[in-house]
Amino acid sequence: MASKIVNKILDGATELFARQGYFGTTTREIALKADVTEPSIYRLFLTKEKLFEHCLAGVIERCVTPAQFELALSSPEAGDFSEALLRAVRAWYSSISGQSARLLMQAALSDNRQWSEMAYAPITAIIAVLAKSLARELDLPRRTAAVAARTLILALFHFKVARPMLSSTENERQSVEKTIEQWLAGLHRRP
Amino acid sequence: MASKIVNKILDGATELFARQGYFGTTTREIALKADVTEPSIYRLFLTKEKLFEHCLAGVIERCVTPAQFELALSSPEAGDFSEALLRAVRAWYSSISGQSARLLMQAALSDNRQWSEMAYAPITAIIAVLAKSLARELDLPRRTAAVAARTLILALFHFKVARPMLSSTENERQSVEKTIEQWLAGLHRRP
Amino acid sequence: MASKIVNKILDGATELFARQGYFGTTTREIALKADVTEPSIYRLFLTKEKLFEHCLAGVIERCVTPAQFELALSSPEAGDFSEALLRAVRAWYSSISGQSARLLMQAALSDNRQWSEMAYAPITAIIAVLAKSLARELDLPRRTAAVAARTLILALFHFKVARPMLSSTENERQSVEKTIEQWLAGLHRRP
Amino acid sequence: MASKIVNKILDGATELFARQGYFGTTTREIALKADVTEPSIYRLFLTKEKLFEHCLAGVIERCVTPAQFELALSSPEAGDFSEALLRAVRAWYSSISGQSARLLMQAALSDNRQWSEMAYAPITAIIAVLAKSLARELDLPRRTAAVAARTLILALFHFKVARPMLSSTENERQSVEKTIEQWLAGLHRRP
DNA sequence: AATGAATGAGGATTCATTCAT
DNA sequence: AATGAATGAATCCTCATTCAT
Repeated sequence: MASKIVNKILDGATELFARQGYFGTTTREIALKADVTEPSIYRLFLTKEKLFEHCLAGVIERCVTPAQFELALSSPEAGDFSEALLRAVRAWYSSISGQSARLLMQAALSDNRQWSEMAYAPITAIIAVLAKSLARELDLPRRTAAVAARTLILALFHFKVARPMLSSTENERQSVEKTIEQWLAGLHRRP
Repeated sequence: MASKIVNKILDGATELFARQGYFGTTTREIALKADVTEPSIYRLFLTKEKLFEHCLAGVIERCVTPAQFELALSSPEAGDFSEALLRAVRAWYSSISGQSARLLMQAALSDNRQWSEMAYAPITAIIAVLAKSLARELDLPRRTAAVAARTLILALFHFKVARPMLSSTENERQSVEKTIEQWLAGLHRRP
Repeated sequence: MASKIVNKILDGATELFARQGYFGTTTREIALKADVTEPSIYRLFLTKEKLFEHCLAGVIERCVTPAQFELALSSPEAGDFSEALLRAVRAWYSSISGQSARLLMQAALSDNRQWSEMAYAPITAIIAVLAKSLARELDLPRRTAAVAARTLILALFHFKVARPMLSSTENERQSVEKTIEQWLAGLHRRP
Repeated sequence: MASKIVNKILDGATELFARQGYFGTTTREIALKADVTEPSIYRLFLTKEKLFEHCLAGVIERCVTPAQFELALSSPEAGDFSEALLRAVRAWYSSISGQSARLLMQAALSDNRQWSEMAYAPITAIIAVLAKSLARELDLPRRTAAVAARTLILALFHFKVARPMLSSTENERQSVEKTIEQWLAGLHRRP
């Protein structure tokens, strides 16, 4: 019941924060968009800062977690590592909406160290898990695997953030598939 | 000259906008940091928005341009394309300071379409030039080249933006070199 | 009974109003301190203003009344007027707690004429009774008695209010005794 | 020039703070009364709290200082100590306007320890100086002098604060004169 | 009788911007 | 060219009070 209004606020705030950033969004706007009064926001979230943190946490929660990612990579049924990898990366990528990516990026860019760390944590964790798997399964040197993992994840993440600017006509799904496959091919053909 | 004070303002504003974003920075802060008065800012830049745009333009101006990038790629002296490519990408990457990257990203993330486009323009242009070269020199299909170019440039750009969060101990230069080389190797070994 | 909660509220509110004043105290604070909800306060007291008035009335009620004071002064058993006087003033003084004095003073200082009058009424009444007795028993001119009475009562009352500031080490009881005795001695030696 | 507006604000704020207390007075009211805008207040005083402190300091500054009081008490020309004493106390008393006394009292009653101390400091200092002089000139025991000094000063101060309530018809000057004289007479007739 | 949720009005404070000199 | 003073409009947030249950 009460969570009805909590969610209205979180949804509205997340959208506005993602689009306009923390300082570019006023509590008044949030109240209007969520169709509640400002004091209600403060009763439930105490502070604009804390509201932002709730939005951020919500976005992070919705992403595929490093644990899930690892599980998908090491799924026993997947005889072929490439297959598992493709599936895992696809799943991770599609767990992040454009709005989520923007909010993560707003937090990452903010002057607030804590927010920046919160926003990057899931990404660095995914990179780390991917690197470990690559090293193990493809027998790559640690460093090589780390660089490869980072290249893919950063490219994909930034593509998510920037898509509306980078490719208005392109089909996102295909682009991403191609990116992953091509990156994978490069790896496999390493000596 | 008057340009002395103009530059003081631009430098201070760029630093603050890059760190705190447009809305997170006040004209008062800028005046203090640049050691000028607020009306001076308004006399010279008319508006906070216009000041931001000047900062953004300044940052973009300092990047390696698509034209320069293209020239470096097709430099006749470079018998080996890989060599030219490495040099070109390296030059582009190092023409962007961490601060510049942050400001570009702030603009890219802003709700202001114009700023977003201004910020992404040089990146998309570099991607396009790189894609064209790849297609031509390595005889790759258009689409393949485009994806490959985008992967590299986005990964590197985001690495620049996020480096302080992603790798506090790592050596930036080496990381970037490895990223480029590895990506290049993958391409070369394509059938 | 309901009076349990009424008293909790009155006690908490009195303490807070005495310490922080009417405007410096919020109904939320009062509810927290009394461990009740705000609507309970409103159900029982209707208004923050009325609650303050109840606190004020409670404090006044606890003071020695002018009637009691008069009775003590004219007690037949006291052959010696000085004795009766000392006892009466002592009793009056010690019937006022530090908190009560502060609340009276807050009300007296408030912009609300009614509160101011309520707060000063018991003090002016005590002064009047004392003056009358002095005039009668010591055969002093009316005016002289009035001035003397006022001097003592105001000095003692303000000492009560200000004691934490004026004398952190001193013993309150002794100070007060000395004040009364000395004042009394001055009066007796009048021509 | 600039001090014109500073004074307008200080005057208006002092009046309002004296009448309504710190929390009972809004910055908006002050701005209206002083006929300035709220931001002007903040430019000149930074904070409502600091503005109050300025008002308080101004009021204290206008009082006869302990040093001046001491000087008046020990004036060589005054062969008669009683004369000097009368003059000194009169001067001190009349240096405090009703408004000043109210503001001092508001500060003294506030929950803010610093303000309370600021407000009481000049009064305790006057008491101390008076006590010392009494002890010296009338050869009274230290303690006796202290109590006597405190009685007079507190009674007079509170009379100043409370006058509008205590004696609407009475003539203030005469009342005060009588209070001082009577108190002095009591002292002189001590053994 | 009691409470969690809600709210209109207003609190102090700051902002981008402009004026007067 | 340069600046101190000024301001309307907003900012985040809180308050006394009421409603629905």
